[in-house]
Amino acid sequence: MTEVTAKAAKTNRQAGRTASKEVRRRQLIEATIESISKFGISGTTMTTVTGFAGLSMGIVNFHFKNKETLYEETLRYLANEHRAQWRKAMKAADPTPQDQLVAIADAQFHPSIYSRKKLAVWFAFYGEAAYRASYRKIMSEMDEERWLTVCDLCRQIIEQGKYPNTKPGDVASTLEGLFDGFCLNILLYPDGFSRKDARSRIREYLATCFPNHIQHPAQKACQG
Amino acid sequence: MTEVTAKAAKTNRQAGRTASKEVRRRQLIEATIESISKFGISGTTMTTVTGFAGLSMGIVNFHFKNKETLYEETLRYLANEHRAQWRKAMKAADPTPQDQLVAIADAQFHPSIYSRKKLAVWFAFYGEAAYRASYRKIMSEMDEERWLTVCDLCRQIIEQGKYPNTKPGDVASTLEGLFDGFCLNILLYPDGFSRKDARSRIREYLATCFPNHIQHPAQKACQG
Amino acid sequence: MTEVTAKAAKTNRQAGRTASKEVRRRQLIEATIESISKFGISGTTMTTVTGFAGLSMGIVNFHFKNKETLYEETLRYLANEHRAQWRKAMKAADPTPQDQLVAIADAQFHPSIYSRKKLAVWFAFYGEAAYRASYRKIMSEMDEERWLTVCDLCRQIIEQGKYPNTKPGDVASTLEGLFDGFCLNILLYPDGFSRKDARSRIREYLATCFPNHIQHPAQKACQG
Amino acid sequence: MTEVTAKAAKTNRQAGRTASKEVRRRQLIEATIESISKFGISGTTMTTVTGFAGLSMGIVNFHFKNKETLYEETLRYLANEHRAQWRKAMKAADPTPQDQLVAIADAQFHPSIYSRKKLAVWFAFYGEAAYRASYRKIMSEMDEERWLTVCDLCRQIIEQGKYPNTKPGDVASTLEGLFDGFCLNILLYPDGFSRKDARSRIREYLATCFPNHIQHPAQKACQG
DNA sequence: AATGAATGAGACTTCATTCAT
DNA sequence: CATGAATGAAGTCTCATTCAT
Repeated sequence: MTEVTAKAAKTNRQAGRTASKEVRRRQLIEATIESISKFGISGTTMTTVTGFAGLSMGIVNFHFKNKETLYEETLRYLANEHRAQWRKAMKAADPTPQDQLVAIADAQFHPSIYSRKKLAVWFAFYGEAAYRASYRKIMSEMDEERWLTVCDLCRQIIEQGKYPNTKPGDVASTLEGLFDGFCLNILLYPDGFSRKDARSRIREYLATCFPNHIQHPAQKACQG
Repeated sequence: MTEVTAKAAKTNRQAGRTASKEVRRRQLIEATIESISKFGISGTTMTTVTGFAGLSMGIVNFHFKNKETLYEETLRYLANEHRAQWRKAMKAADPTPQDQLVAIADAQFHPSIYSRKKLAVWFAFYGEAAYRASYRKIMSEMDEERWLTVCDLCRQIIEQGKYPNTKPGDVASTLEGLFDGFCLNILLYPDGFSRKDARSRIREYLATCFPNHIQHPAQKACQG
Repeated sequence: MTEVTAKAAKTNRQAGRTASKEVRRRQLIEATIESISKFGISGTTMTTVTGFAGLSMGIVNFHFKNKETLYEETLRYLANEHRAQWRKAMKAADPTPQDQLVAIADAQFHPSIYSRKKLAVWFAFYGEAAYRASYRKIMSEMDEERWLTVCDLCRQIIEQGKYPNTKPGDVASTLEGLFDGFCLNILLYPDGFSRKDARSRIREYLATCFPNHIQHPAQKACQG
Repeated sequence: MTEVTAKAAKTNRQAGRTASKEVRRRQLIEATIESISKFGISGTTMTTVTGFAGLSMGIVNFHFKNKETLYEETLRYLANEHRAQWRKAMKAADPTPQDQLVAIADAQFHPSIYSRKKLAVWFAFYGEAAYRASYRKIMSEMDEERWLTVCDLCRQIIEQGKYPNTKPGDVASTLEGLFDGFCLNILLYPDGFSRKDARSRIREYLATCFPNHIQHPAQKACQG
């Protein structure tokens, strides 16, 4: 830690004493992410967090009520960042439901929000979520919005095409499962399962569900 | 905890001083599962564990080198139990690859191994796995065996039927993702996503992949 | 201990929160000496040490890596103090080798460094030294320097006088033995063997070795 | 310890269940010496002791009131062994006071009682003696008897020869100091100071005190 | 605002002693 | 007599939080 702290200090100290309240909070939240990804929740202390932030121990209790609050804010920060990412991707895509659906799916594995570092933090929080309602609440808000959006896009596709046996909610649920499940596999087996694999498997799944709208990635490659 | 301890004591004390070494170890491992599911890893202490076991504090270090070892043995216990479950289900099923595949998939959500209690423990361990190689090793041994088995069954189905564009490894990876992802959803949203939902979604997925071999659950219901 | 703590607290608390790091370390080292002399090494705990220092339990691990390090620093503190004492005595004495030799010998039993309290601590450390290399290293550095100094003084005396059969190293070794052995006797039999006895016996030994340079204490007394 | 235990077990287990009470006590005392010499007093536990003895944990409390008593008996055992050794050496020597004095002095460093192993144990006990009266009592009984014997022999030599300025008690005290001090040096600096050195230095001292009775070791070597 | 020494509760672990077998 | 699992007090060490500066 000492070396890490020293390095971080040099980088962050420039913020100096004049940093605004909001900047400090963000600085501490990012240091928390850094620390949890390196040492896990059980190895993260006020010292490791402030070490990464290049600040002194006592400062956390000035900007956050306590450690628990810092964690909740960190989770909220990650959730907001995640939501912003797929919303942005959706807006940037063609306005057809199939393109927007693929855009959302791809966004789940965008490096800027799902680096291995952040994945570790997400699963650290999932590990605590079972018995911490405040975490579940933050997660569910994010998940629900995405589920509803995906549901709506599926509904549009189903209405357009001829998929009488396909229910929007079922596809959306399977997609949710794949998003989370693939993240875990990326985290656990970085050499065996990659972000690219995840995207391909999901595109395949969507192509099988909606063959008239979404191309199978292999065939697409052949044509391209 | 005191109340918990008192209750557990009454139940477990009968084991008395005569329990064999193996029985004690198992008793402590099951108490660890109990404790992690209730308080999480960060809230689990030697006191909560021995409290659930109805034994005295010092006993853990007599049967396990230290807390870390107790955790590893607990994870191994869960992994073995899980493996035994799907192997048993596979053997009990018809010897066709499609039936065995469905049996394995269903077994992933069998209540005896994936109660909400145990799910919480699994994700507690996933949360620490990112920076603890010993956990990853135990998990990967289990996962790899399942993946290879699923791969082989998919290969058999593909050879029999006419699925020229389907690769066994891709289906197996998607299934792995669904197994884990649905577990997380069951854990986080017990009221929104059930074990039954998970099984249905997976059966649907398999029916879409191998329409000549595996029936869509909805159609099946219509027929039945 | 509680009474001890209470008393010490009143005395030491004045240091308050403002004491410098170096002052705190010294305060803790002196409390360690106090505690070892009273309760021995096996009876000394973080609680007894901080009790004597009038500080709270957690502070030791803030200023020292761990208990073992605190002990090493304590031994080093004693060794430095001891070395400073005989060096000072040597400088204060007449610059003849015989006077310097006697000054060093007398300094070994100077009350400020070899109080019964400190003797107890020294022998506590000797007791552990057999299987703790770090202690032996600290002790040997101190002993070797003294041995070399004594050797050199003996050599000068031997060259001046006519002691053809006397080797400097032999006298120095015997003196080392007497220094340590008399200390043990003072420690074990405070009523039977005193600091004054030790000095007399050593002066006698030196007088027998170097009769032309150093007077026998009894004769000296007669003349005086 | 496990290896040690295993080895010791093979050797000692032959004593079996039929060993007499006295044999068991001795077996445990010797295991205590073994353990203290290897791990020090602070590293010696009931487990290490019974491990070296090849017996089970619970047995110590059957043969000794508690650990403290075991230690006292161990010290007494060493003291008796030591006393027996120099008494035997004295009886075996020529009946002249000078030969008996030399015999006693040599016996102090006899390998059978002052192996490095036992020295470590002696100093472990010295380290605790300062605040444990029961240890001091056992030690003082042994020391006093030796001091009185040495005193008496010195008195005889002084009466025979012409050493008007030499007092028996002074020589005896110096010898006591040398015995203990050299032991410490052998313990701390096994490569720098040997048993042979100790004997030579003491013989030199005696030769300087009683030149008409005891020969200087160097001169003796020349003649021989 | 910020610092970081200090606090003290509580975690893990050790180990002398007990006791059912 | 002997065993060794079990107990639980006590030890070392950690760390969230406080507070004088």
